[in-house]
Amino acid sequence: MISQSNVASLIRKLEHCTVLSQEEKRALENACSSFRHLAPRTNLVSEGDPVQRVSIILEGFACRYRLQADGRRQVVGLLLPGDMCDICVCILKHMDHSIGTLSPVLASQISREVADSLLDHYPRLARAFWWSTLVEESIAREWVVNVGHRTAFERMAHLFCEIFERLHTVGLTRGDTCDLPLTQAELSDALALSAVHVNRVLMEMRHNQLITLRNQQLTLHDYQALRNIAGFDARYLHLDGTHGPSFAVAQEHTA
Amino acid sequence: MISQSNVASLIRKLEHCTVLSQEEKRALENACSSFRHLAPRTNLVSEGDPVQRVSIILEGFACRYRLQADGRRQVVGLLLPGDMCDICVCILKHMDHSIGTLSPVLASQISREVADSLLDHYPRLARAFWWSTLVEESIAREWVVNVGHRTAFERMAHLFCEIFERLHTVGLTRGDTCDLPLTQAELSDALALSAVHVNRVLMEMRHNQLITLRNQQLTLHDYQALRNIAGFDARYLHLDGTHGPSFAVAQEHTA
DNA sequence: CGACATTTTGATGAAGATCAAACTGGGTGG
DNA sequence: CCACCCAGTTTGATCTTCATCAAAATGTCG
Repeated sequence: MISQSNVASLIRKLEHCTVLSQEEKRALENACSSFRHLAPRTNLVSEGDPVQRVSIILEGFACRYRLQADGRRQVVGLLLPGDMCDICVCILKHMDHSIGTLSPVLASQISREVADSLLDHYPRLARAFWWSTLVEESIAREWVVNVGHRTAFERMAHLFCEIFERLHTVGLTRGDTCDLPLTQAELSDALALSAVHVNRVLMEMRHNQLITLRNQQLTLHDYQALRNIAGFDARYLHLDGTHGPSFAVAQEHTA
Repeated sequence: MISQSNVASLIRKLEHCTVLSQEEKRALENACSSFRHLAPRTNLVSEGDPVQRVSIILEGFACRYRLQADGRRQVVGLLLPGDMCDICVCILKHMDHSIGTLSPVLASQISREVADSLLDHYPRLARAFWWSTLVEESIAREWVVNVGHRTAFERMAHLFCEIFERLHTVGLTRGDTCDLPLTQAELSDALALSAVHVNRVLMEMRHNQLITLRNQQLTLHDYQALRNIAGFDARYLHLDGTHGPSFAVAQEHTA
């Protein structure tokens, strides 16, 4: 049996779309009762696979990525606790990208049948799931902007803001710090930069007292400054409904 | 009254997901009976707007874009005939990007109520609509790869392949040529390049006898070569079901 | 024709890639 | 417990791609 806390991030995230009843939450917990542990750097799904089930990240970091002909890879999105992997299952015939873990990951596995019945019985859940795919789409677009129009420094600042904000949403930040279990090479795949350059930018950020990144812990010493540099506008994350995290954090800092 | 041909691209596109009955097609045509003409470079929707209706592009080119603080804009997706603008309507509270026309556009307008009833009465249509949003998401991810990991030349080749392929899908290519009503400046917004550099790459492509682009007509003289250069793999467009256009075009060329 | 947008060309500069090598630290096996 | 190894990080030097600035050429439309 899985403890309630593991599904907590998922519920917490979905409630940014709509409030869920006790019954809906229980249904979610039941659906997530089957799960598996994955080592870092293993594939959850591979490009081209016909997909059979929905996975939900309960703990750890994963990413969506596409491999290039030359062997380089582009990470096209991060998956954090509470994020769903392949809702497309029901509709698309094959995966257009791979999903791999970055850190150790705990992921629930929902079979297609269970997923279908969940959506049929709880329209509000269906709506919340759809909402989460739309948010992901919005994030993908923001990544186009990020990679296309921002300097390395801005780009990295933006990624850090996004990660922090998203983790804050599901209650996984402590003060101004959060997990960041990525190597610099992995960061470079996500930012479309060389690993060497990622290193240099990191050094500069540290030198400017903007962040510390050590033992896979990222702390943002001046979130406001970072957001200004990045041109980070959290609206693309569509967290309108409830307590805006960036606001809350901004407050913490002024306090 | 609008002629059937205007909705043809939409139907043709959706049928890449699932076959539609006569009744479903008629319902679509009815829903699209209200429409408007838009001049080039006018906004269909603006970032931040609360959206009230779904629009469908029947003729012409439009794009999704985000404006940067410095005034530059990043086009984050193209909208071609048959594409829908704001299905997110029902779920998200505001638009996270703007939609603007590039050429003169004919767009249908479907009110929220009509859209809702359409989705309620015709589950297969609902499924096809969802499919089309997932394809858009896949395209957005491909754009991240494009802007992140490809050289200017490859990037432009890739965009041309995508446009040609998508237009082919809805029957809007003639042999190896199609419309491309974008200025070089607009291309540069989509490719995250400077307008000057777009010009130089275009010149080079012409010099290599790969394309002609004149009077807003693009013709691909060697589609296969272009695809190789771009590393273009049409699978991300999810056109599996039916007649694969790239295949058909490849055939034309060998003939 | 004349105003204006767009395309084309040239010259220079900057951001970041690439190559190479040294350094760090944790883990393993002898 | 030490020597070693390996993955990851850091630093330096050089080279490429593309941005930027500026100006000329071309085209379009009233």
